[in-house]
Amino acid sequence: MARKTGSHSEITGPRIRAEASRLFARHGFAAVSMRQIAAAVGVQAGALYLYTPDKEALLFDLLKAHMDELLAAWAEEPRGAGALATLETFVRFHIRHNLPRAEAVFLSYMELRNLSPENFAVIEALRKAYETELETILRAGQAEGVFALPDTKLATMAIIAMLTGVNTWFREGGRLSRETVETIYWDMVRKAVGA
Amino acid sequence: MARKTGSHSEITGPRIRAEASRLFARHGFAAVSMRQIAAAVGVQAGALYLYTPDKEALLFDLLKAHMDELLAAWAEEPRGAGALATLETFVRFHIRHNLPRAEAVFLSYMELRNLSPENFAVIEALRKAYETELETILRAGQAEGVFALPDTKLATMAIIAMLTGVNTWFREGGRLSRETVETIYWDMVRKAVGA
DNA sequence: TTTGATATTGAACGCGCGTTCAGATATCTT
DNA sequence: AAGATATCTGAACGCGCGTTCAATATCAAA
Repeated sequence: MARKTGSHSEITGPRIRAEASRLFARHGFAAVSMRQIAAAVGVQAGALYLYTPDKEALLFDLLKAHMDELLAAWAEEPRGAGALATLETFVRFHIRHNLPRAEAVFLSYMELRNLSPENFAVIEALRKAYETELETILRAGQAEGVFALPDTKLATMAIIAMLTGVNTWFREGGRLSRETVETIYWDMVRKAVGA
Repeated sequence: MARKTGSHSEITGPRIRAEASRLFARHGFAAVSMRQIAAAVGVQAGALYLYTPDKEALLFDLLKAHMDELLAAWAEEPRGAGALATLETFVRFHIRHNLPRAEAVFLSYMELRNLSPENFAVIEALRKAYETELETILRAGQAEGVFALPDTKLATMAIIAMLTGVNTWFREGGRLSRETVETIYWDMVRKAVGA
């Protein structure tokens, strides 16, 4: 049974993660102090240690949750038949999933170096798993004969870099809607893979 | 005339910048102390202030020098006639120029947030100028009718993100040579722009 | 109303930070 | 050899860091 004596923890815990994410993304992990996070939440610094063993674990939890959510969402994404349709699904999914999660995406490849080797390995494995999802699609397309790629591995990296790059310039309410951006990027990707 | 009394500054100055670049790239600006940089150079922390007014100026100088060097090198790059040939020149130039400068490239888009607003604006303007170089090529290609792009601005961002991404995975002595990578990326870019 | 777990405060710990500067040292000019 | 200038040391400054912990406040259950 969920005991709830004297408990604000269901509020404070998520708020700590939210403020930490916001501050880490804005100023960088090393430049943000536990006292700053606590102040943003509205508690004293000591209270944070009810929710995280230390500062690094706070970062790790954010990155881990982001990667788990990404892989879970992709696993549940309905996809069409054939490599071409699946690639379109991937391209649109990547942009649609990542755009509203700018902070977490930013953290996930800017702050990896602040993790311990063990924690780094965990996140890196998840990232690799996601890359493999795309690589598998590309290989399938090669086998089907619908893609013409000089190098599948490089194409994987190129496409992911290109898609993730959207996060660096896209602004809600700007010239283009998210869906239009999806379509334009899909057009470029489709041509690049030679389909 | 360059006076040289009691001078090691021609050695120490560059070494400070080199060690700072290396450490900033590896651990992040905020995570590296002036004492660490000094120790790597082999001097006391106080000596650094003979060469930089403060820590941020050290970072700014690295980024500024990198961007100046990039733009100067591109300005001097011999290029073929027509948008298609010029685009190929750009793609190959970007990869060739940036691969041996991994530290500086990394810093130039990871540590911008550690600059003061004024210094940030300077670097951002230089980056923008570089992007405009590519955008101009793409517009010329559109006018010539050799490119078919749904959106020139997005294509600019997409291509730069894709090319810069090479730095994240390329390792000297790996499976592919730098020149092979250039060719593979050029193939994908060429197809993506619809040429 | 008491009990007892949960949640939080507020002060303290040792430590390393960026930066300054008086003094020492090294090198060049005369 | 002497003087001038450039370079560097080493100690110090106030400050904020991550983390700990006894004391206190809060609240559900009994």
